[in-house]
Amino acid sequence: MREFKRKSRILLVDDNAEHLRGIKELLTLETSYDIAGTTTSANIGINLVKKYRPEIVIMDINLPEKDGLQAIQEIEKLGLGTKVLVLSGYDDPDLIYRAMKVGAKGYVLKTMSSAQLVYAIDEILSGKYYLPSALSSKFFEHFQQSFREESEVSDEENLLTYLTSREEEVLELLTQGNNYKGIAGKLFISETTVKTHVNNIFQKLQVNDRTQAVLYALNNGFGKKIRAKISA
Amino acid sequence: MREFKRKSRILLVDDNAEHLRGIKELLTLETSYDIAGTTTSANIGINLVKKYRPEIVIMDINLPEKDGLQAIQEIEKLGLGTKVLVLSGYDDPDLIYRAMKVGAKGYVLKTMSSAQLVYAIDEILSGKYYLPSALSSKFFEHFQQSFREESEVSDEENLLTYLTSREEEVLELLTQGNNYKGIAGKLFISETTVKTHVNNIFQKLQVNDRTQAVLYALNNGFGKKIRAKISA
DNA sequence: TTTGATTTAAATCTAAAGATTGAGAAAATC
DNA sequence: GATTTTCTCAATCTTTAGATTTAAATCAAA
Repeated sequence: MREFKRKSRILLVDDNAEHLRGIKELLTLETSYDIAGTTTSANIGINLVKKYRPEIVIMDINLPEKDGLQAIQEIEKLGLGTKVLVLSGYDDPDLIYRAMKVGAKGYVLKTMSSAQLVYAIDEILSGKYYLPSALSSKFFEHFQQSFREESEVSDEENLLTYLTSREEEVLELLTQGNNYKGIAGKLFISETTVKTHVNNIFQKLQVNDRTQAVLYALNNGFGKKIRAKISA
Repeated sequence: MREFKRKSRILLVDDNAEHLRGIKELLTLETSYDIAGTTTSANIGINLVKKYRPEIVIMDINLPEKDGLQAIQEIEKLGLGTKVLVLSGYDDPDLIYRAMKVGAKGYVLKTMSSAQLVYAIDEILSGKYYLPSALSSKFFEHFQQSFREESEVSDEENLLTYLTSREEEVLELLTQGNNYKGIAGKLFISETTVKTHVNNIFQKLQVNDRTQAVLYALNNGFGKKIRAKISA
C-alpha cells in the first residue's frame, strides 16, 4: 500500500548526533520515507519545519531540557498540520502527559523495536494518534490525577456551601463584574438589600472585599463550573 | 498464573437484561472471576458496590442517558479503589473522553471479542489502564481539541498585551486579592503610584473596576496561566 | 403555633476605590 | 542628543464599597 503513495517527508530532531544517524539509517531503509532533514537543535528544527514542511517530525525529548515540549507547541502554532512523534528515553507519566497536551500525535520509547517505530509513524501519518499500551496507561495516571486534585478542593470545608440561594445569586452576579446598582437592577431589589447580602457573603467566605469573594468563588468551583488549577 | 490468585469479584451493570446474561455467561467461564452481582440500574449498581466491594465494575454506558458517567463518578467518590471498565456500544470521542475523565480505568466496545474483554479486565485488575488503540486515538482527538480552544482565546486582540511590565505586576497582585495598600507595600512604591497604575490598567483593559480587571485577566490567560474553559 | 432562617430594607458612618490633572526622573528608543 | 515611554508621586475630588445596627415580612419546620 505505502509503496504507491507519495513519499512522506520526515524531519528528525535529536540532540544526540549518534542517535540521530542511527534513526536516519533505519528510516532510509523504508522506501516510503524521505528524510527531509536532521538536526540536533530544537530551534533549528522549528525553522526546518517552516522550510521543508515535513509531514511528520520525530523529536527527542530530554527530561532536563524542556525545550522539546516548547518546540512541539511552536510547531503546532504554525498551523501547518505537521505531526509530531515524540521519541524519548523516559516513560515519565508527567512528561508523556505534557507532550500529548502540547500537541504530540504520539510518544514512543527509544528502547522500542524499529518495526514498532515504523508502525507508529504510519499510524500517525494516516491521521491517528499512537501511544503504546504501557505509555497510555501512564498517561491516564497523570490525566486522572489532575482531576482528582480538582474535586478534592470542592469536597468539604467549602465555605460556598454555607451560602443561601439568594446569596448565591448575588455572588454569581459579582463574578460577572456587577456593582451594587447592577445587581440591584437585575434582581429587582434595592441597593441596600444587595449590600446586606454582600456583607453576609463576605462573612461566610471570610473575605474582606468583592474581589476576594469572586476569587474564592472561582477557585472553589462556584456553580459547578470546573476550572483547572493553575498549571505551568 | 491467574488460577493461583484469589478470585476477582466482578459487578456487571447493563440496562439490557439480555446483554447482561450474555456477558455473565461469558465471564463465568473464566475460573478466576467471581460474578458478585448483576443489575440493570446504575443506582442499584452503586449500592451493590458498597455492599459487595467488587474489584471491578463492568458498566454499560448509553449515549442518551448520562447516568453511567455520573455512576462512575459516584463510585470513585466512595474511595473503595473499585475499578470501572466501561463497556459501550458507542465510540464517540466525547463519551470516551468524559468516561476517562470521571475515573474509568478502561473503555471497550461491545463489538469486541470475548478474549479482548478478558484481556482488558486482567490489565485493569493488575492496576493498569486499558484503552484499545482505536479508542485511544479518538480520546486524544478530544483531549487536544480542548486545549486548542483555550489557546485560541489568547490569540490576538488580547488587551493584556498592551500592559507594561509594571502594570502586569500590579495586575498580578490584584488577582491575588490585594488592595492599594497591600500592593504598595509589596512593590515598595507609594499608594498613589499604585492608583495611577491601576487606573491605567482599567483604561487599557476597558473595564470600570478591579473586579472586572481581575476577571478579564483570569479569562484571558493572564501570565501564561492556562485555565480551562467553563465546562459542564 | 411558635421558632429560626431567609429575604427584604433603611439609616448612618468610615474607609477604600476610582477619576483627573500635573509633573519630575529614569530608561528605552530613535 | 532628542524624543518617547515608563515609572514614580502628589493633591483633590467624587463615588462606590463596606461595616454596623435595626427591623419588618415571609416561610419552612418543629
